[in-house]
Amino acid sequence: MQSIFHDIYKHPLLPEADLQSIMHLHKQVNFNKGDIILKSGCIANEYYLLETGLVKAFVINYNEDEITTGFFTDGEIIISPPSLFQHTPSQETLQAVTDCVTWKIVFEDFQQLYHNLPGFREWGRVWFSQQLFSLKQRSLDMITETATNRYLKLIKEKPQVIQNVPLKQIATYLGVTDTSLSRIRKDIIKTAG
Amino acid sequence: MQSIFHDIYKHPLLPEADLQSIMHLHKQVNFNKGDIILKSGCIANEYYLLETGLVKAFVINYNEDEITTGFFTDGEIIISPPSLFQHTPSQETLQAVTDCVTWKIVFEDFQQLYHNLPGFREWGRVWFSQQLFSLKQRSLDMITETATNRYLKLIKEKPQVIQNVPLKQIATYLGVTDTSLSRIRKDIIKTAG
DNA sequence: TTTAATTCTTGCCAAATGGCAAGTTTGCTT
DNA sequence: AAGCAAACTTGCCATTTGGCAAGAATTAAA
Repeated sequence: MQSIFHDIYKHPLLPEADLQSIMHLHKQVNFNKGDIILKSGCIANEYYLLETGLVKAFVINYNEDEITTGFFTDGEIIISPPSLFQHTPSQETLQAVTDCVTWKIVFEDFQQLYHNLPGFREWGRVWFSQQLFSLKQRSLDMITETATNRYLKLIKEKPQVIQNVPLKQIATYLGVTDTSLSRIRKDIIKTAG
Repeated sequence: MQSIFHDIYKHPLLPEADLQSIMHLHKQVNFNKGDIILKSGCIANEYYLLETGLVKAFVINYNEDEITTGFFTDGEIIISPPSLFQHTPSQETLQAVTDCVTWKIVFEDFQQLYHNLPGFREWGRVWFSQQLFSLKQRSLDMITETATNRYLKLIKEKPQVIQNVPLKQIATYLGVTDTSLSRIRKDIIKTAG
């Protein structure tokens, strides 16, 4: 059986028996398009494995504008690590872009696993490292890649985003205006086919 | 006694006794200005607490240009988490900008602490969360803040950098050319003083 | 101290992006 | 199906940033 749990909690030191314990602490939770999963200012007490659907993260700047800060696609964990692990108000809001099927685990249960299963905390550390790598890569891309390349990369890595998220919100994620992104899109079509 | 260890390994669940164990697994290592601490392509097997000094991280792009990806200042941990925790070749090179006094701990010893001291792994998780927060903030700044503001922020947060790092390397970190940063600097002087 | 190399500044012009507003398309609601 | 609102495109022009190259300033070396 290949499940979302096997996909996400994948680590050489996590035996199948442990995986069963882990699975049993997750409860299915479904979200509808537009639902707020974590509100800015609130303190997270859980995270969610995203089985199907698309979720966005955003912040509101001083000018009341919404700035998209990330996307979660299926097979990823919907979470605000600083809020959950430092018990601080979340900076970001997490919102379902489409209907979502997720599996929720609360902090207390996570904590049990973390301290009781060595393989689980090994997995956790790898997960954190991967997150850091991705974020570092994103910062680097903001510096070294053109807006066009960043858009192409997003298409490649998360095509669901282009299908489901308004251009304006994609634009803030890429760091350009919606006007520019519209032109970028046009140029790509002209160039590539 | 207020030491670098107390500063860095600060967590409510880390008693003084544990801190002593932790301290004993660190060995002092000094670097000279220009020394390579971790070379791109190599796999890290340790990290370093930076007591005094300044370290930079950089990558080389397709065009042989050096792109600065980060700075480590005193009280921070010099590390490439993906390389150390996933045993993969480092993307970044870490290099001493000034002479440095550091305290080194190797992976094997870290591993002992991580699995034997619950407070230590609690600390580790918080550390990771903070790193993620900082990096997320940096990505956001790249989008929402002007180059001028990013420069002012760097002055405020890590003034040592401005004193010790060539303008060109600061420029790649901020995502502008050295020409532009030079002009930004001029405007700041004109405006503020 | 003199030379040489690096670092930094500046002028000129090109290229990229932004801001605004009008117009078009799309999709939803009644 | 008609009307409406949201999403997207496009033209015009201003602003920002980049690229190049020359020159000034600083630093290090001989």
